[in-house]
Amino acid sequence: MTKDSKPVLRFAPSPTGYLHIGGARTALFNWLYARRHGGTFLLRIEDTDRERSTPEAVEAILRGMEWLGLNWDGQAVYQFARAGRHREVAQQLLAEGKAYRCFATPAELDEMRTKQRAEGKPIRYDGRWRDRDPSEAPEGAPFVIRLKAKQDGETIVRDKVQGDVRFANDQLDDMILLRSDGTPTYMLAVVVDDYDMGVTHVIRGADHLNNAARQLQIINALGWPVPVYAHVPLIHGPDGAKLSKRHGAMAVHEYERMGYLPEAMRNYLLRLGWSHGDDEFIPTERAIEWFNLENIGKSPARFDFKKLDNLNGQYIRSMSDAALADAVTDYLAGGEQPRTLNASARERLIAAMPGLKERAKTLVELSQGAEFLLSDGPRKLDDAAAKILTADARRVLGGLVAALRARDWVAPELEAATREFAEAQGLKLGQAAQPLRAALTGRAVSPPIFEMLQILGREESLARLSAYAT
RNA sequence: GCUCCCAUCGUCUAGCGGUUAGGACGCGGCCCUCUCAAGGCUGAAACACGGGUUCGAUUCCCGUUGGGAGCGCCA
Repeated sequence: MTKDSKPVLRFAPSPTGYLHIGGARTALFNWLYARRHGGTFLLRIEDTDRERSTPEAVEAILRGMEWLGLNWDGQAVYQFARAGRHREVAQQLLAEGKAYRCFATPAELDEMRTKQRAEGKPIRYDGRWRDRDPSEAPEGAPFVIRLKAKQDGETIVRDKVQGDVRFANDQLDDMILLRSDGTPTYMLAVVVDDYDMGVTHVIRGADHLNNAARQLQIINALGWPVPVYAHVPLIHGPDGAKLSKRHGAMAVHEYERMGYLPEAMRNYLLRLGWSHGDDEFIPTERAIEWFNLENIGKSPARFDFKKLDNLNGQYIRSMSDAALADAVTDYLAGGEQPRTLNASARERLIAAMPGLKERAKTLVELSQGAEFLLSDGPRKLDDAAAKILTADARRVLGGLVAALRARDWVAPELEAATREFAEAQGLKLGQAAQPLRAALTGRAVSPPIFEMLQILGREESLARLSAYAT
Protein backbone atom coordinates (compact mmCIF):
# COMPACT_ATOMS: atom_id res chain seq x y z
CA MET A 1 0.00 0.00 0.00
CA THR A 2 1.42 3.34 -0.91
CA LYS A 3 1.23 6.22 1.45
CA ASP A 4 -1.91 7.85 0.16
CA SER A 5 -3.92 4.83 -0.94
CA LYS A 6 -6.59 3.11 1.08
CA PRO A 7 -6.08 -0.42 2.40
CA VAL A 8 -7.96 -3.33 0.90
CA LEU A 9 -8.88 -6.16 3.26
CA ARG A 10 -10.72 -9.39 2.70
CA PHE A 11 -12.30 -12.23 4.60
CA ALA A 12 -11.91 -15.51 2.73
CA PRO A 13 -13.80 -18.42 4.33
CA SER A 14 -14.15 -21.77 2.66
CA PRO A 15 -17.77 -22.89 2.60
CA THR A 16 -17.25 -26.32 4.06
CA GLY A 17 -19.05 -25.46 7.29
CA TYR A 18 -20.79 -22.65 9.10
CA LEU A 19 -19.18 -19.45 10.31
CA HIS A 20 -17.82 -20.20 13.74
CA ILE A 21 -16.49 -17.91 16.41
CA GLY A 22 -12.91 -17.95 15.17
CA GLY A 23 -13.85 -17.06 11.63
CA ALA A 24 -16.19 -14.40 12.92
CA ARG A 25 -13.39 -12.76 14.84
CA THR A 26 -11.10 -12.86 11.81
CA ALA A 27 -13.83 -11.24 9.76
CA LEU A 28 -14.39 -8.64 12.48
CA PHE A 29 -10.72 -7.67 12.60
CA ASN A 30 -10.55 -7.28 8.85
CA TRP A 31 -13.75 -5.28 8.86
CA LEU A 32 -12.60 -3.02 11.69
CA TYR A 33 -9.27 -2.36 10.04
CA ALA A 34 -10.89 -1.48 6.73
CA ARG A 35 -13.43 0.79 8.38
CA ARG A 36 -10.79 2.36 10.57
CA HIS A 37 -8.74 3.43 7.59
CA GLY A 38 -11.52 4.16 5.17
CA GLY A 39 -10.50 1.14 3.14
CA THR A 40 -12.35 -1.66 1.44
CA PHE A 41 -13.57 -4.89 3.01
CA LEU A 42 -14.09 -7.69 0.51
CA LEU A 43 -15.60 -11.13 0.88
CA ARG A 44 -14.23 -14.06 -1.06
CA ILE A 45 -15.75 -17.50 -0.86
CA GLU A 46 -12.98 -20.07 -1.30
CA ASP A 47 -14.96 -22.82 -2.91
CA THR A 48 -12.31 -24.50 -5.02
CA ASP A 49 -12.83 -27.74 -3.13
CA ARG A 50 -15.85 -28.92 -5.05
CA GLU A 51 -16.26 -32.01 -2.92
CA ARG A 52 -16.75 -30.25 0.36
CA SER A 53 -18.16 -26.85 -0.55
CA THR A 54 -21.92 -26.51 -0.17
CA PRO A 55 -24.48 -23.81 -0.92
CA GLU A 56 -25.82 -24.28 2.61
CA ALA A 57 -22.46 -23.35 4.05
CA VAL A 58 -22.24 -20.28 1.85
CA GLU A 59 -25.68 -19.31 3.07
CA ALA A 60 -24.70 -19.85 6.71
CA ILE A 61 -21.58 -17.74 6.33
CA LEU A 62 -23.40 -14.86 4.68
CA ARG A 63 -26.11 -15.03 7.31
CA GLY A 64 -23.58 -15.00 10.12
CA MET A 65 -21.79 -12.00 8.64
CA GLU A 66 -25.04 -10.16 8.23
CA TRP A 67 -26.18 -10.86 11.76
CA LEU A 68 -22.87 -9.60 13.09
CA GLY A 69 -23.25 -6.48 10.99
CA LEU A 70 -20.04 -7.05 9.08
CA ASN A 71 -21.06 -5.58 5.78
CA TRP A 72 -18.69 -6.18 2.90
CA ASP A 73 -18.06 -3.95 -0.05
CA GLY A 74 -19.24 -5.02 -3.48
CA GLN A 75 -20.20 -8.52 -4.50
CA ALA A 76 -18.77 -11.60 -2.85
CA VAL A 77 -16.14 -13.21 -5.07
CA TYR A 78 -16.45 -16.94 -5.70
CA GLN A 79 -13.01 -18.37 -6.12
CA PHE A 80 -13.98 -21.33 -8.24
CA ALA A 81 -15.21 -18.99 -10.94
CA ARG A 82 -11.68 -17.70 -11.31
CA ALA A 83 -10.04 -21.05 -12.05
CA GLY A 84 -9.24 -19.99 -15.62
CA ARG A 85 -7.20 -17.06 -14.41
CA HIS A 86 -5.39 -19.27 -11.90
CA ARG A 87 -4.51 -21.71 -14.65
CA GLU A 88 -3.20 -18.86 -16.75
CA VAL A 89 -0.81 -17.76 -14.02
CA ALA A 90 0.41 -21.33 -13.54
CA GLN A 91 1.12 -21.55 -17.26
CA GLN A 92 2.99 -18.28 -17.12
CA LEU A 93 5.19 -19.62 -14.32
CA LEU A 94 5.75 -22.78 -16.31
CA ALA A 95 6.73 -20.80 -19.41
CA GLU A 96 9.19 -18.75 -17.36
CA GLY A 97 10.82 -21.86 -15.98
CA LYS A 98 9.65 -21.03 -12.45
CA ALA A 99 7.43 -24.07 -12.31
CA TYR A 100 7.62 -27.56 -13.73
CA ARG A 101 5.55 -30.60 -14.53
CA CYS A 102 5.62 -33.41 -12.00
CA PHE A 103 4.44 -36.84 -13.13
CA ALA A 104 4.67 -38.57 -9.78
CA THR A 105 1.49 -40.49 -9.05
CA PRO A 106 -0.41 -40.18 -5.76
CA ALA A 107 0.55 -43.76 -4.94
CA GLU A 108 4.17 -42.98 -5.60
CA LEU A 109 4.06 -39.92 -3.32
CA ASP A 110 2.27 -41.88 -0.67
CA GLU A 111 5.04 -44.42 -0.70
CA MET A 112 7.61 -41.65 -0.50
CA ARG A 113 5.98 -40.18 2.61
CA THR A 114 5.58 -43.52 4.29
CA LYS A 115 9.27 -44.11 3.83
CA GLN A 116 10.18 -40.66 5.13
CA ARG A 117 8.01 -41.20 8.15
CA ALA A 118 9.58 -44.57 8.84
CA GLU A 119 13.06 -43.11 8.61
CA GLY A 120 12.12 -40.21 10.87
CA LYS A 121 12.82 -37.75 8.10
CA PRO A 122 10.87 -34.59 7.45
CA ILE A 123 7.88 -35.26 5.25
CA ARG A 124 8.08 -33.34 2.02
CA TYR A 125 8.19 -33.73 -1.73
CA ASP A 126 11.68 -34.81 -2.74
CA GLY A 127 11.81 -32.92 -6.02
CA ARG A 128 12.04 -36.03 -8.15
CA TRP A 129 10.72 -34.25 -11.27
CA ARG A 130 12.26 -30.89 -10.56
CA ASP A 131 15.13 -31.34 -13.01
CA ARG A 132 13.86 -34.14 -15.20
CA ASP A 133 12.76 -33.56 -18.71
CA PRO A 134 9.04 -34.05 -19.30
CA SER A 135 9.93 -36.30 -22.22
CA GLU A 136 10.97 -38.90 -19.70
CA ALA A 137 7.37 -39.26 -18.60
CA PRO A 138 5.15 -41.99 -20.00
CA GLU A 139 3.11 -40.92 -22.99
CA GLY A 140 -0.03 -39.00 -21.96
CA ALA A 141 0.61 -39.47 -18.24
CA PRO A 142 -1.23 -37.06 -15.95
CA PHE A 143 0.88 -34.42 -14.25
CA VAL A 144 0.64 -31.57 -11.79
CA ILE A 145 2.45 -28.27 -11.98
CA ARG A 146 4.75 -27.53 -9.09
CA LEU A 147 6.53 -24.35 -8.15
CA LYS A 148 10.28 -24.53 -8.68
CA ALA A 149 10.96 -22.98 -5.29
CA LYS A 150 14.28 -21.54 -4.25
CA GLN A 151 16.17 -24.12 -2.23
CA ASP A 152 18.74 -21.97 -0.50
CA GLY A 153 18.36 -18.93 1.72
CA GLU A 154 15.25 -18.24 3.72
CA THR A 155 11.80 -16.83 3.36
CA ILE A 156 10.83 -14.27 5.96
CA VAL A 157 7.23 -13.55 6.78
CA ARG A 158 7.12 -10.05 8.19
CA ASP A 159 4.06 -10.30 10.34
CA LYS A 160 2.42 -7.48 12.27
CA VAL A 161 1.39 -9.81 15.06
CA GLN A 162 4.02 -12.53 15.05
CA GLY A 163 7.01 -10.42 14.12
CA ASP A 164 9.56 -11.67 11.57
CA VAL A 165 9.13 -15.39 11.16
CA ARG A 166 11.91 -17.07 9.26
CA PHE A 167 11.66 -20.27 7.27
CA ALA A 168 14.71 -21.92 5.76
CA ASN A 169 13.89 -22.53 2.10
CA ASP A 170 15.28 -26.03 2.22
CA GLN A 171 12.47 -26.83 4.67
CA LEU A 172 9.86 -25.87 2.12
CA ASP A 173 9.17 -28.22 -0.77
CA ASP A 174 7.92 -27.59 -4.26
CA MET A 175 4.21 -27.14 -3.72
CA ILE A 176 1.59 -28.04 -6.25
CA LEU A 177 0.11 -25.09 -8.11
CA LEU A 178 -2.17 -26.86 -10.53
CA ARG A 179 -3.69 -30.27 -9.91
CA SER A 180 -3.65 -32.97 -12.55
CA ASP A 181 -7.26 -32.15 -13.41
CA GLY A 182 -6.15 -28.61 -14.18
CA THR A 183 -7.76 -26.99 -11.14
CA PRO A 184 -5.72 -24.63 -8.97
CA THR A 185 -4.70 -25.39 -5.42
CA TYR A 186 -5.45 -23.11 -2.52
CA MET A 187 -1.90 -21.73 -2.44
CA LEU A 188 -2.03 -20.52 -6.01
CA ALA A 189 -5.62 -19.33 -5.86
CA VAL A 190 -5.08 -17.22 -2.75
CA VAL A 191 -2.05 -15.48 -4.15
CA VAL A 192 -3.62 -14.76 -7.52
CA ASP A 193 -6.93 -13.59 -6.08
CA ASP A 194 -5.37 -11.36 -3.47
CA TYR A 195 -3.25 -9.78 -6.16
CA ASP A 196 -6.10 -9.33 -8.61
CA MET A 197 -8.39 -7.96 -5.89
CA GLY A 198 -5.72 -5.50 -4.83
CA VAL A 199 -5.57 -6.85 -1.30
CA THR A 200 -3.04 -4.90 0.76
CA HIS A 201 -3.56 -6.43 4.22
CA VAL A 202 -4.09 -10.06 5.06
CA ILE A 203 -5.50 -10.65 8.55
CA ARG A 204 -6.24 -14.33 9.12
CA GLY A 205 -5.86 -17.18 11.59
CA ALA A 206 -2.39 -18.21 12.76
CA ASP A 207 -3.03 -21.63 11.29
CA HIS A 208 -2.02 -19.98 8.02
CA LEU A 209 1.34 -18.72 9.24
CA ASN A 210 3.22 -21.62 7.69
CA ASN A 211 1.27 -21.14 4.50
CA ALA A 212 2.33 -17.53 4.35
CA ALA A 213 5.91 -18.58 3.67
CA ARG A 214 4.79 -20.74 0.78
CA GLN A 215 2.55 -18.08 -0.62
CA LEU A 216 5.42 -15.66 -0.36
CA GLN A 217 7.47 -17.94 -2.57
CA ILE A 218 4.79 -17.79 -5.24
CA ILE A 219 4.42 -14.04 -4.87
CA ASN A 220 8.18 -13.61 -5.22
CA ALA A 221 8.32 -15.86 -8.26
CA LEU A 222 5.69 -13.66 -9.84
CA GLY A 223 7.35 -10.45 -8.73
CA TRP A 224 4.14 -9.21 -7.15
CA PRO A 225 3.87 -6.86 -4.14
CA VAL A 226 3.76 -8.51 -0.73
CA PRO A 227 0.73 -7.69 1.41
CA VAL A 228 0.97 -6.77 5.07
CA TYR A 229 0.37 -9.91 7.09
CA ALA A 230 -1.23 -10.25 10.51
CA HIS A 231 -1.73 -13.80 11.72
CA VAL A 232 -4.11 -13.82 14.64
CA PRO A 233 -3.82 -16.57 17.27
CA LEU A 234 -6.60 -19.11 17.23
CA ILE A 235 -9.40 -19.27 19.76
CA HIS A 236 -9.51 -22.30 22.02
CA GLY A 237 -12.32 -23.82 24.02
CA PRO A 238 -12.58 -23.46 27.80
CA ASP A 239 -10.42 -26.56 28.21
CA GLY A 240 -7.58 -25.03 26.23
CA ALA A 241 -7.93 -27.39 23.31
CA LYS A 242 -10.02 -27.11 20.21
CA LEU A 243 -13.36 -25.40 20.22
CA SER A 244 -16.08 -27.95 20.53
CA LYS A 245 -19.76 -27.66 19.75
CA ARG A 246 -20.63 -26.87 23.32
CA HIS A 247 -18.64 -23.72 23.41
CA GLY A 248 -18.35 -21.61 20.37
CA ALA A 249 -17.76 -23.93 17.49
CA MET A 250 -21.39 -23.56 16.59
CA ALA A 251 -22.65 -21.32 13.84
CA VAL A 252 -22.39 -17.70 14.79
CA HIS A 253 -26.01 -16.91 14.09
CA GLU A 254 -27.02 -19.45 16.69
CA TYR A 255 -25.96 -16.89 19.23
CA GLU A 256 -28.84 -14.85 17.95
CA ARG A 257 -31.24 -17.54 19.16
CA MET A 258 -29.41 -17.63 22.46
CA GLY A 259 -30.33 -14.02 22.96
CA TYR A 260 -27.05 -12.28 22.33
CA LEU A 261 -26.83 -8.88 20.73
CA PRO A 262 -24.59 -8.44 17.68
CA GLU A 263 -22.95 -5.43 19.21
CA ALA A 264 -22.13 -7.30 22.42
CA MET A 265 -20.76 -10.15 20.34
CA ARG A 266 -18.54 -7.78 18.40
CA ASN A 267 -17.28 -6.25 21.64
CA TYR A 268 -16.57 -9.66 23.13
CA LEU A 269 -14.82 -10.95 20.03
CA LEU A 270 -12.76 -7.80 19.80
CA ARG A 271 -11.52 -8.12 23.38
CA LEU A 272 -10.65 -11.74 22.77
CA GLY A 273 -7.12 -11.15 21.62
CA TRP A 274 -7.07 -7.41 21.29
CA SER A 275 -6.85 -4.80 23.98
CA HIS A 276 -6.86 -1.08 24.53
CA GLY A 277 -5.47 -0.57 28.00
CA ASP A 278 -8.08 -1.35 30.62
CA ASP A 279 -11.06 -0.68 28.39
CA GLU A 280 -13.70 -3.39 28.30
CA PHE A 281 -16.90 -1.80 27.11
CA ILE A 282 -16.06 -0.82 23.55
CA PRO A 283 -19.03 -0.03 21.33
CA THR A 284 -18.44 -0.54 17.63
CA GLU A 285 -18.04 3.13 16.86
CA ARG A 286 -15.26 3.34 19.39
CA ALA A 287 -13.77 0.08 18.18
CA ILE A 288 -13.46 1.46 14.66
CA GLU A 289 -11.71 4.49 16.08
CA TRP A 290 -9.27 2.45 18.14
CA PHE A 291 -8.59 -0.78 16.28
CA ASN A 292 -5.03 -1.47 15.24
CA LEU A 293 -2.78 -4.42 14.51
CA GLU A 294 -0.20 -3.55 17.17
CA ASN A 295 -2.48 -4.41 20.08
CA ILE A 296 -3.42 -7.86 18.89
CA GLY A 297 -2.12 -10.37 21.43
CA LYS A 298 0.18 -13.19 20.46
CA SER A 299 -1.20 -15.98 22.60
CA PRO A 300 -4.35 -17.99 21.93
CA ALA A 301 -7.44 -17.06 23.94
CA ARG A 302 -10.19 -19.21 25.36
CA PHE A 303 -13.85 -18.65 24.80
CA ASP A 304 -15.74 -17.75 27.97
CA PHE A 305 -19.52 -17.59 28.01
CA LYS A 306 -19.63 -15.92 31.43
CA LYS A 307 -17.86 -12.88 30.15
CA LEU A 308 -19.99 -12.76 27.03
CA ASP A 309 -23.07 -12.88 29.26
CA ASN A 310 -21.83 -10.03 31.35
CA LEU A 311 -21.04 -7.90 28.33
CA ASN A 312 -24.38 -8.72 26.75
CA GLY A 313 -26.06 -7.61 29.98
CA GLN A 314 -24.22 -4.33 29.81
CA TYR A 315 -25.38 -3.74 26.27
CA ILE A 316 -28.95 -4.64 27.18
CA ARG A 317 -28.88 -2.14 30.01
CA SER A 318 -27.45 0.52 27.74
CA MET A 319 -30.26 0.21 25.19
CA SER A 320 -33.41 2.32 25.18
CA ASP A 321 -36.67 0.81 26.42
CA ALA A 322 -38.29 1.07 23.02
CA ALA A 323 -35.34 -0.56 21.25
CA LEU A 324 -35.39 -3.40 23.75
CA ALA A 325 -39.11 -3.85 23.33
CA ASP A 326 -38.41 -4.19 19.60
CA ALA A 327 -35.64 -6.68 20.27
CA VAL A 328 -37.90 -8.80 22.47
CA THR A 329 -40.68 -8.57 19.91
CA ASP A 330 -38.32 -9.76 17.19
CA TYR A 331 -36.96 -12.50 19.40
CA LEU A 332 -40.44 -13.82 20.18
CA ALA A 333 -41.42 -13.62 16.52
CA GLY A 334 -38.34 -15.52 15.44
CA GLY A 335 -38.81 -18.62 17.56
CA GLU A 336 -40.02 -22.04 16.57
CA GLN A 337 -43.46 -21.02 17.76
CA PRO A 338 -43.56 -17.41 16.61
CA ARG A 339 -45.51 -15.07 18.85
CA THR A 340 -46.75 -11.60 18.16
CA LEU A 341 -47.51 -9.01 20.80
CA ASN A 342 -50.65 -6.92 20.96
CA ALA A 343 -50.56 -3.21 21.59
CA SER A 344 -51.25 -3.51 25.29
CA ALA A 345 -48.48 -6.03 25.79
CA ARG A 346 -46.07 -3.77 24.02
CA GLU A 347 -47.12 -0.82 26.12
CA ARG A 348 -46.57 -2.80 29.31
CA LEU A 349 -43.26 -4.06 28.02
CA ILE A 350 -41.91 -0.58 27.47
CA ALA A 351 -43.24 0.65 30.80
CA ALA A 352 -41.64 -2.22 32.71
CA MET A 353 -38.42 -2.25 30.72
CA PRO A 354 -36.32 -0.18 33.13
CA GLY A 355 -36.90 -2.80 35.81
CA LEU A 356 -36.74 -5.70 33.40
CA LYS A 357 -33.52 -4.88 31.62
CA GLU A 358 -31.27 -4.75 34.60
CA ARG A 359 -32.29 -8.27 35.45
CA ALA A 360 -31.42 -9.89 32.13
CA LYS A 361 -28.17 -10.96 30.52
CA THR A 362 -29.74 -12.17 27.30
CA LEU A 363 -32.83 -11.55 25.24
CA VAL A 364 -33.97 -14.99 26.33
CA GLU A 365 -33.89 -13.97 29.98
CA LEU A 366 -35.46 -10.66 29.16
CA SER A 367 -38.34 -12.34 27.37
CA GLN A 368 -38.84 -14.80 30.18
CA GLY A 369 -38.76 -12.03 32.74
CA ALA A 370 -41.41 -10.16 30.78
CA GLU A 371 -43.65 -13.17 30.28
CA PHE A 372 -46.16 -12.12 32.94
CA LEU A 373 -46.80 -8.87 31.09
CA LEU A 374 -47.60 -10.43 27.76
CA SER A 375 -50.93 -12.04 28.50
CA ASP A 376 -53.91 -11.48 30.83
CA GLY A 377 -55.48 -13.57 33.51
CA PRO A 378 -54.34 -15.42 36.64
CA ARG A 379 -50.84 -16.82 36.49
CA LYS A 380 -49.67 -20.35 36.51
CA LEU A 381 -47.22 -20.64 39.43
CA ASP A 382 -43.71 -21.90 39.00
CA ASP A 383 -42.23 -24.02 41.78
CA ALA A 384 -40.72 -21.13 43.71
CA ALA A 385 -43.94 -19.11 43.51
CA ALA A 386 -46.02 -22.08 44.60
CA LYS A 387 -43.79 -22.47 47.60
CA ILE A 388 -44.39 -18.88 48.62
CA LEU A 389 -48.17 -19.12 48.38
CA THR A 390 -48.80 -21.24 51.45
CA ALA A 391 -52.20 -21.26 53.11
CA ASP A 392 -51.00 -18.52 55.45
CA ALA A 393 -49.65 -16.47 52.58
CA ARG A 394 -52.97 -16.76 50.76
CA ARG A 395 -54.78 -15.41 53.80
CA VAL A 396 -52.32 -12.50 53.93
CA LEU A 397 -53.03 -11.97 50.28
CA GLY A 398 -56.77 -11.88 51.02
CA GLY A 399 -56.32 -9.10 53.52
CA LEU A 400 -54.00 -7.26 51.18
CA VAL A 401 -56.40 -7.35 48.29
CA ALA A 402 -58.99 -5.64 50.44
CA ALA A 403 -56.47 -3.01 51.53
CA LEU A 404 -55.23 -2.34 48.01
CA ARG A 405 -58.68 -2.17 46.50
CA ALA A 406 -59.39 0.97 48.48
CA ARG A 407 -56.42 2.87 47.09
CA ASP A 408 -55.48 4.83 44.03
CA TRP A 409 -53.74 2.38 41.69
CA VAL A 410 -50.32 4.01 41.60
CA ALA A 411 -47.10 2.52 42.92
CA PRO A 412 -46.48 4.84 45.91
CA GLU A 413 -50.06 4.43 47.14
CA LEU A 414 -49.95 0.68 46.74
CA GLU A 415 -46.65 0.47 48.54
CA ALA A 416 -47.92 2.62 51.39
CA ALA A 417 -51.01 0.45 51.69
CA THR A 418 -48.93 -2.70 51.79
CA ARG A 419 -46.58 -1.29 54.41
CA GLU A 420 -49.46 -0.20 56.60
CA PHE A 421 -51.11 -3.54 56.21
CA ALA A 422 -47.93 -5.43 57.04
CA GLU A 423 -47.29 -3.31 60.09
CA ALA A 424 -50.86 -3.78 61.35
CA GLN A 425 -50.50 -7.52 60.91
CA GLY A 426 -47.08 -7.64 62.52
CA LEU A 427 -45.45 -8.78 59.26
CA LYS A 428 -42.26 -7.76 57.60
CA LEU A 429 -42.77 -6.08 54.27
CA GLY A 430 -41.33 -9.05 52.46
CA GLN A 431 -43.94 -11.35 53.97
CA ALA A 432 -46.59 -9.33 52.23
CA ALA A 433 -44.69 -8.42 49.09
CA GLN A 434 -43.61 -11.92 48.17
CA PRO A 435 -47.13 -13.42 48.09
CA LEU A 436 -48.10 -10.38 46.05
CA ARG A 437 -45.29 -11.07 43.60
CA ALA A 438 -46.00 -14.76 43.38
CA ALA A 439 -49.69 -14.25 42.59
CA LEU A 440 -49.12 -11.34 40.25
CA THR A 441 -46.27 -12.77 38.21
CA GLY A 442 -46.35 -16.49 38.93
CA ARG A 443 -42.70 -16.25 39.87
CA ALA A 444 -40.60 -15.54 42.94
CA VAL A 445 -38.53 -12.98 41.10
CA SER A 446 -39.63 -9.87 39.27
CA PRO A 447 -38.97 -6.17 38.96
CA PRO A 448 -40.23 -3.99 41.87
CA ILE A 449 -43.69 -5.29 42.61
CA PHE A 450 -45.60 -2.07 43.21
CA GLU A 451 -44.55 -0.71 39.87
CA MET A 452 -45.66 -3.93 38.26
CA LEU A 453 -49.06 -3.59 39.94
CA GLN A 454 -49.38 -0.14 38.51
CA ILE A 455 -48.35 -1.21 35.03
CA LEU A 456 -50.78 -4.11 34.97
CA GLY A 457 -53.56 -1.86 36.22
CA ARG A 458 -56.21 -2.27 38.87
CA GLU A 459 -58.53 -4.66 37.14
CA GLU A 460 -55.93 -7.05 35.82
CA SER A 461 -53.93 -7.00 39.05
CA LEU A 462 -56.95 -7.70 41.26
CA ALA A 463 -58.02 -10.53 39.02
CA ARG A 464 -54.62 -12.19 39.36
CA LEU A 465 -54.35 -11.61 43.11
CA SER A 466 -57.90 -12.75 43.85
CA ALA A 467 -57.22 -16.05 42.15
CA TYR A 468 -54.86 -16.99 44.97
CA ALA A 469 -56.32 -14.97 47.87
CA THR A 470 -58.39 -16.59 50.59
C1' G B 1 9.54 -37.14 13.46
C1' C B 2 10.30 -32.13 11.12
C1' U B 3 8.94 -26.71 10.81
C1' C B 4 6.60 -22.62 13.11
C1' C B 5 3.95 -20.00 17.09
C1' C B 6 2.64 -19.20 22.22
C1' A B 7 3.35 -18.92 27.96
C1' U B 8 1.01 -12.67 33.83
C1' C B 9 -4.78 -14.40 38.79
C1' G B 10 -9.60 -20.11 37.07
C1' U B 11 -10.73 -16.95 32.28
C1' C B 12 -9.88 -12.30 29.06
C1' U B 13 -5.96 -9.01 29.63
C1' A B 14 -2.58 -4.19 31.12
C1' G B 15 2.59 -4.11 31.66
C1' C B 16 6.99 -2.64 26.86
C1' G B 17 14.34 -3.09 33.05
C1' G B 18 13.09 -0.40 38.98
C1' U B 19 5.09 -1.03 39.98
C1' U B 20 2.25 -2.34 46.94
C1' A B 21 2.18 -6.47 39.30
C1' G B 22 -3.37 -2.82 37.35
C1' G B 23 -8.39 -3.69 35.18
C1' A B 24 -12.53 -6.97 33.66
C1' C B 25 -15.42 -11.72 34.11
C1' G B 26 -16.26 -15.33 37.68
C1' C B 27 -15.95 -16.43 43.11
C1' G B 28 -16.42 -14.73 48.77
C1' G B 29 -17.95 -10.72 52.30
C1' C B 30 -20.43 -6.10 53.51
C1' C B 31 -23.86 -2.06 52.18
C1' C B 32 -28.51 -1.01 49.61
C1' U B 33 -33.23 -3.71 49.51
C1' C B 34 -40.32 -6.02 48.68
C1' U B 35 -37.58 -10.80 45.52
C1' C B 36 -33.82 -11.14 42.01
C1' A B 37 -30.76 -8.12 39.75
C1' A B 38 -28.23 -3.58 39.04
C1' G B 39 -25.04 -0.37 41.88
C1' G B 40 -21.24 0.88 45.80
C1' C B 41 -17.31 -0.84 49.04
C1' U B 42 -14.25 -4.94 49.94
C1' G B 43 -11.50 -9.97 50.02
C1' A B 44 -9.03 -14.28 47.95
C1' A B 45 -6.48 -15.11 43.30
C1' A B 46 -1.01 -14.68 38.60
C1' C B 47 4.44 -13.38 36.36
C1' A B 48 5.45 -22.19 34.37
C1' C B 49 10.71 -23.85 35.52
C1' G B 50 16.20 -23.42 35.02
C1' G B 51 20.26 -20.77 33.37
C1' G B 52 22.37 -16.34 31.71
C1' U B 53 22.68 -10.51 30.49
C1' U B 54 22.24 -6.40 33.99
C1' C B 55 23.41 -2.64 39.81
C1' G B 56 18.40 -4.62 39.09
C1' A B 57 14.38 -8.96 35.66
C1' U B 58 7.37 -10.37 34.85
C1' U B 59 9.91 -7.51 31.07
C1' C B 60 15.98 -9.03 27.05
C1' C B 61 18.73 -13.94 25.43
C1' C B 62 19.19 -19.47 25.71
C1' G B 63 17.29 -24.01 27.35
C1' U B 64 13.41 -27.19 29.73
C1' U B 65 8.44 -28.18 30.39
C1' G B 66 3.61 -27.39 28.88
C1' G B 67 0.01 -25.84 25.12
C1' G B 68 -1.18 -24.89 19.91
C1' A B 69 -0.66 -24.80 14.44
C1' G B 70 1.28 -26.78 9.97
C1' C B 71 3.81 -30.79 7.21
C1' G B 72 -2.37 -33.37 1.06
C1' C B 73 -3.45 -33.31 -6.33
C1' C B 74 -8.09 -29.74 1.68
C1' A B 75 -8.72 -24.79 2.45
